[in-house]
Amino acid sequence: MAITIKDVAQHAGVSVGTVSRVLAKNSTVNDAIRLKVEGVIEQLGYRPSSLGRNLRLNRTYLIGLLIPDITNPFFAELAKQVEMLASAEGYSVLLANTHDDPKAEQMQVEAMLSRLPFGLILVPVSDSAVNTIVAGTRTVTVDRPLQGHALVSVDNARGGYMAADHLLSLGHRNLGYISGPSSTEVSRARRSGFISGITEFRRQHSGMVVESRIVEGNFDYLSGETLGRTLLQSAPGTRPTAIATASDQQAIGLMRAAADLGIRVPEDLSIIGFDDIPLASLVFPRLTTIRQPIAEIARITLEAVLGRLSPQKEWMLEPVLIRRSSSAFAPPVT
Amino acid sequence: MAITIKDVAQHAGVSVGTVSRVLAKNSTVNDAIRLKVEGVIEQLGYRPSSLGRNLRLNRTYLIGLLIPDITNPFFAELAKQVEMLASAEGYSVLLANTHDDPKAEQMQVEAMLSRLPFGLILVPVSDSAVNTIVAGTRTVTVDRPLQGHALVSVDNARGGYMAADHLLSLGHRNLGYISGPSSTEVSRARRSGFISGITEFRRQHSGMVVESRIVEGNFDYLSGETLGRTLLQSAPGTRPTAIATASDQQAIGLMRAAADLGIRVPEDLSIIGFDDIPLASLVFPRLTTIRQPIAEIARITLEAVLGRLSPQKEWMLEPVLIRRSSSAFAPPVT
DNA sequence: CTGTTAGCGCATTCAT
DNA sequence: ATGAATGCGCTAACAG
Repeated sequence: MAITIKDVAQHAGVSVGTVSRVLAKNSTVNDAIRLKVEGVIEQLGYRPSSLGRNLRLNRTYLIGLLIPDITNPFFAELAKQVEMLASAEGYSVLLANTHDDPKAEQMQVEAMLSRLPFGLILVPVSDSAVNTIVAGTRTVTVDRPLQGHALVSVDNARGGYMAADHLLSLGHRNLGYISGPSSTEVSRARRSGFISGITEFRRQHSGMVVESRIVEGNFDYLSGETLGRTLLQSAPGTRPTAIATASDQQAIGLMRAAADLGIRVPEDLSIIGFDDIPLASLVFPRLTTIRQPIAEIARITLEAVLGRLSPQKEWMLEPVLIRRSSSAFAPPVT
Repeated sequence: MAITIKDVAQHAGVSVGTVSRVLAKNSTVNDAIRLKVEGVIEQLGYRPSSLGRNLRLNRTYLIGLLIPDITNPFFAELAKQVEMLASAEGYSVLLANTHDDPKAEQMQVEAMLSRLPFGLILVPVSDSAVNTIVAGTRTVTVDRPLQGHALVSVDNARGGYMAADHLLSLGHRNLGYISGPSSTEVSRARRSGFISGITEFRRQHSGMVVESRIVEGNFDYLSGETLGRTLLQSAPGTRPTAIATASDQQAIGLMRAAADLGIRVPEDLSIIGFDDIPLASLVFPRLTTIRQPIAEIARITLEAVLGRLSPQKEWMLEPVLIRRSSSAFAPPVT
């Protein structure tokens, strides 16, 4: 059996109350006794049990982090940032994946809640779903809204708009868009922002013809490759000269498809991604993308979940266009 | 205040003992009463407190997972697999990053231990260090050994050997190797395996000249790019025709460097990585690599940490050569 | 089969 | 300033 506060008290010849007070740094204890107790603690290698303490205080130092998939670089980065901040504050992070499956999400939320985390950071799978279950635990959602809970997110519609604007300003008039799953609000926002960008452009340049074609899949590499192939295999002349994607992973999959088809980037095809994952600046050519301020997202999320922010219901962060080499002026019309 | 077992007992008109027995499925309770109690539990939305239960049983259902960096795709995949298996067994995963820093590792281990996890999965930063601290909690290390604890790992030396063998059998006689940090056993094993491969080849083909140059850095993309540039900028004729790396991330960084220098892969340069992360098959050209059987690693690790495996001290798994497009026959000597 | 009770490790209140 | 006692929510041992 591990050594308890009682053992320490006995060895130090004091009561458990005194030991407890020594542990709580702020309490007032005679210096001689404090030293004695600290000595015994050191000597015995005593480690207060979080079980007893948490039960007594009815509070844990756990933060639940529930995301679709930790192998997604965006969520990995989020997890890393959250964990760094949390551990610096004395909290530990409980990690769970939902695999974008509402049923799994439901089970994972229940499992989390049974651990009585101090707070929950949730990237909800689909809209609605859990909702009621989360009552009683302060929950902050990231990236995707959930009725009745605080949300920290980049302005996805704005990001989509910026992507369209960037491509159009480079002279592209035949655009493709690879969307994420329509079931997610984030996909819908990015896509509708993209469409708004085109609409706005048409309005300002009345009479200007802008073609666009939208396909939809998941956020992963494979979807980017598959859907990219679909877009790129249109009849020559109708093939898009620029494609925006809802994630960098899709964009990298798309680059893969372009390479396989002998389509050069950016000479024949401009590509712009979304997220700015670390890999974006390492692929060839380096990926132009819409950056999410992820460190900022993590910081606000954690502050919110720890209850340190005014109970504002939504934080909407500005995305940033990162120009690299995968986007260029449209090729001359032949 | 949340609702407790006492409330349930009161509403159901039974004792807490009975409610507890209903909760413990295996115990024997009168059917009518059981139904009644279950009804009340449902109605009140009662959720047993893991705090009380854990304190009583002196046991948690937490598995600590301590890795260098969750944004490293290899560890992300490991985390995902471990989490999937753990949650299926009713365990939750505590995640922490060490950032490859011994001091941070020490602190993180202490933080984990203070949560009293049932077991600990650790990818130790450098050799030694923690050691004593982990006493009392069943700990399994992955990838890198730690004195006195079980280890689950791929046969890194064998993998390094396979990489050398693959390149040599393609006719390459001027090899480069991008190593991970010497402070880690895994780096040393892969590198010495690679060297053994060359030595062995020389022995079998007596008189054959094989040049090799080894550089060392971290496991990440950036190191691959930087060190790759170093290797590739040797005087023409002395430049390696094939380079093996200690990680896929390095290999992808290296591809980036090659592209910047106008060196074609695999025509001018063959590349072989290590790990087989998902991205490996998506880069252009698709990356030849030494695969780690990561699902298997995760499975064995979790079984071991749950104490279901005979207390074998070491599990050494076979790596697998995955041939893709980044490696090819050596260019003819000019 | 069910009720009662002790006690897991700790923080805190009440005396002193 | 310190000791003694209480109870957080729960399980298990003991009675009945």
